[in-house]
Amino acid sequence: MTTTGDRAPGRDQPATRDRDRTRRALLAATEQLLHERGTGFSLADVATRAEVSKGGLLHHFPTREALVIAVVEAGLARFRDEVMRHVDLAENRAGKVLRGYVRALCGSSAEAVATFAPSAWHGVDAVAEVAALLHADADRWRETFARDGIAPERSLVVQFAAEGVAAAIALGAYINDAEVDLARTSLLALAEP
Amino acid sequence: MTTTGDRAPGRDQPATRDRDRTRRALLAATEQLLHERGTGFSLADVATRAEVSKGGLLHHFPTREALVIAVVEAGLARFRDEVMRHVDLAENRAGKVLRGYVRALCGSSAEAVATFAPSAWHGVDAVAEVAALLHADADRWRETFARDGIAPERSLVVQFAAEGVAAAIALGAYINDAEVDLARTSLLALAEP
DNA sequence: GAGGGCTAACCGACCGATCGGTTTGTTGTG
DNA sequence: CACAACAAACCGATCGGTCGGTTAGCCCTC
Repeated sequence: MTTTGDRAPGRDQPATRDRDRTRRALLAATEQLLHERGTGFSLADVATRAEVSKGGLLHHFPTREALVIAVVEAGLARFRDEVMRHVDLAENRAGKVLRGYVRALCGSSAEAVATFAPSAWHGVDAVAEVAALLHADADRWRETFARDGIAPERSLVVQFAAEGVAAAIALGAYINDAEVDLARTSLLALAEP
Repeated sequence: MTTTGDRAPGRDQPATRDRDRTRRALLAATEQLLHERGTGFSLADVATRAEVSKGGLLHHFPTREALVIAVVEAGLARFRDEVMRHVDLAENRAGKVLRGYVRALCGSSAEAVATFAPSAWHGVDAVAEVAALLHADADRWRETFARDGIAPERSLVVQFAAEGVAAAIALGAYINDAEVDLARTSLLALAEP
């Protein structure tokens, strides 16, 4: 292997050095391992899964902590987009965003939820800086819900419950499809003004 | 050091070898470290905090995994007792246990919640056997709530929301006292038949 | 009741593995 | 050529776990 002469540009071979592509591969690999093993993953495993050497990984993310932070930031942003995709702008009443939040977390398949729900990450908050990120993100959501006309006692309960459902889905086997549907329905009702 | 002649039996020195006492000290130390650092704690730290040598720790818990399992088992049992302490048997209607569950998680101080809520443990479910324990415990709670006359869609939402609130309390700063009160009140209302 | 023998609690040195991170070298690209 | 994108060897620290040995507590016997 590592023959330098394999100039077969077809298939999924990077063919050329691509900074963004490599970074994305590293982030994706980290996220997978985060789901599988929690914060206990190793840099060597991430590098292997991303088909990069450990040196290459450290070239892009100089520190384990930097890598985790980048993954969490990307995950939170992606989740925010996902929620907004589930907001129905045709609903001309309060609670649109909160209902989108519920739909994003209590709707799709297990893989989709695991992909989008940062709540499913085990123990990432052990890192101080990551905890601050999560805290700031939680504040942003509260403001968003409030601006959408939902009282805090409502949004608090609905948000926490939806996250719990998503975590249960992502962990697998804790909850079945029928139960998810029931929870989704009642949470959507709770998210009405 | 290690002078065999220090026969000063005063103070909190164990004075004699005591299996149960040592085991409890080890479990308590593990639980503290689990809260502070998640699953990343080391056996050496546990031993130090429990004032036992690492050899002594491994004598009682032959494996790191065995130690974690014991802590989780004890925590779940203790939490179950705590919930039952919050059940008001004078309530002659359905939902007594679920309301006790809410009171146990959304009532007391941060320390108390952190002490009793297994949901506050970061990443313990990364160990396969621990995940099974948590799963079995979740099933027990569902049965209990059902036998208490609460439909699954109700208990699911309330249980998840209460756990989310408790986790937020335990993590600190995510939620303030007024919000906890609001959540507690609305969850208690949701836990009525 | 004094002492001998056995068990279990406990200690502390140590081992191989693995970790995060550094350094040095190589290769492709503009 | 210069520089970014890697690779690979390597380093010190630390981890979970093992092992040989020590000692406290208890039972049995005389």
